[in-house]
Amino acid sequence: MLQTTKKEDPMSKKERTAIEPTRAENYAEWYQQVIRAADLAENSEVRGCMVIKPWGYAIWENIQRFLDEMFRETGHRNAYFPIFIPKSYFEKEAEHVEGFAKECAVVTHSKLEDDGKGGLKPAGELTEPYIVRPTSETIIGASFAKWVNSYRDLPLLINQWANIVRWEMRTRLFLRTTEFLWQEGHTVHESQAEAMDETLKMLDIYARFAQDYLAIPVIKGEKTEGEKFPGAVNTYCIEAMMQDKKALQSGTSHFLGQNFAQASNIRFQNREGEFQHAWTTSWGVSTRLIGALIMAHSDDNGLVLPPKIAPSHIAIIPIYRDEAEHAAVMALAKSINEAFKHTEFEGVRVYTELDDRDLTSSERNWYWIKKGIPLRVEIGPRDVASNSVMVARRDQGSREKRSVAVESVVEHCLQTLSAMQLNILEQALLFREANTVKIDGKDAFYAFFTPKNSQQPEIHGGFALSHWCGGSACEEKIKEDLKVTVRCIPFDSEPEQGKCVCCGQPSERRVIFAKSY
RNA sequence: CGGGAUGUAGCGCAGUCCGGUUAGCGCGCUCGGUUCGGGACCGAGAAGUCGGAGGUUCAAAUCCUCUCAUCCCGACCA
Repeated sequence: MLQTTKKEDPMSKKERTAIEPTRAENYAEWYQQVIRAADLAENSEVRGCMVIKPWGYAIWENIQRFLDEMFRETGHRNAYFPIFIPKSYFEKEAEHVEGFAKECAVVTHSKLEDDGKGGLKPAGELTEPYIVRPTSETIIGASFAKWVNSYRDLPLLINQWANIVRWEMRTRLFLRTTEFLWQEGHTVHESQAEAMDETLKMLDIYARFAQDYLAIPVIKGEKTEGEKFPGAVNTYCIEAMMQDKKALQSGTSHFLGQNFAQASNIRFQNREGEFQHAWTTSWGVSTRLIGALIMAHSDDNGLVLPPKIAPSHIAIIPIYRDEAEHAAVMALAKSINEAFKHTEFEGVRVYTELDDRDLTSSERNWYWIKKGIPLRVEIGPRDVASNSVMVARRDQGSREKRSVAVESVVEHCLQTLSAMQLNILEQALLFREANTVKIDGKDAFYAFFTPKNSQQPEIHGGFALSHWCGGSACEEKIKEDLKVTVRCIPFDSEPEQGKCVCCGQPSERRVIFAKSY
């Protein structure tokens, strides 16, 4: 009889990972598995829509809380507008219609009737169909037109937290779903300059939020004509690099000029007593940020969360064999758990999870590793004896643990949380820098973005800083050949003479090319 | 909407080509016990309209027709 041994060929031996496949093996599948393992969300019965589960929703609530505070500080106030937009409102801005028409859910009836076959059929057809908002410029514009009469009413700074619907063909949890949650700011200004200032100020806030809270370094820049928001004059964005070296647009801010003011008739009497159209802006971030968070930091053992955005910070895991040990260990675990009450780091309140479930200690450990909790505090009989505990950080190897004396455990953990926040940002920044290269010449450019194995493309490419003539023909050509687009024209790019990487025509500056989500 | 594939227990799958016991397996779940400092083990158990409707047949997860849904690849996107 054949004896099969557990011993593997030492060459192929590798540490077991909590997530399979690994990032290197199949990044797209890894992403799905991280979400499942961390229990963030799941696909619902409704096509293209997700159910956001408590651990995932708590992340969104933290995003909301911190951003909302920043909006308030800059003078914005929250309001709420209808989810339904009359079709006629929507039609007012031509480019806007063109951009969104293909992905709108339309409400045409107001009730259901017995269809005579044991089912129901829509009845009470509406005289005018409603569109479920894909964005709210037009419906908010209708209100703004009434609210704004004088330069004294300006600036008008409004934000709305809402759900929106965009009927997408292909969906991925958090990155692109039919319904998603977001925040949309809408502001009205007296002058072009003031509206532009506002547009850029909010982009700054997004960039700061991404770096300081999500620990995701972002590049601020302007979208090309082809990539901008339908109806906007200029669209600005923050772009982040994911671990598969693709770009993820993580937030946008639009200078709308007077386009929507004209469409919605937002007029005011200026200081000279003349009527003029106002200048408007809009800006938003969405639950997509959670997708960014996952793909920027997580590893082959599951989610990694920057402490400031984590729903909970410390898992306390008692380890014991019998009742006597259980009692002793739990006494210490509870007192430590208690000691964290009302503590904070970086202005963020600390939450703990005392996990006393009837599972093996390693099972409980891995549970929290996969959920991305920043710190794990293990407390066993040996710790009770030595009046210390073992502390493990999620941003380090799963076996790396450190013994910490009980009296200093709170201080140690709080300091470590702060340190982790910076370390995670630093790691993401190093990754992006290592994968951002200046590329000149068409051959080098094409080589950079072409996988070595076309059957099963490996993780390749990155951000290419290359010259572009500014022509949409070149942009299209590159998109067609390589699925690579101009992610943005970065603000910090220095003017520099060069040749377009596609057509060789003179170019004034480098832009960021990348594959994107 | 075009091209490809798949629907069998909570999840992942085998069985379908070539119809024939009571539809299996792994994980998970429940109960009991031994365990517990890196994903434990033993024993027992529960759980399935085989996506749906119709047909062929003595007999259908298996063959035929229709239908619904999902996934992947394209066109679109925060």
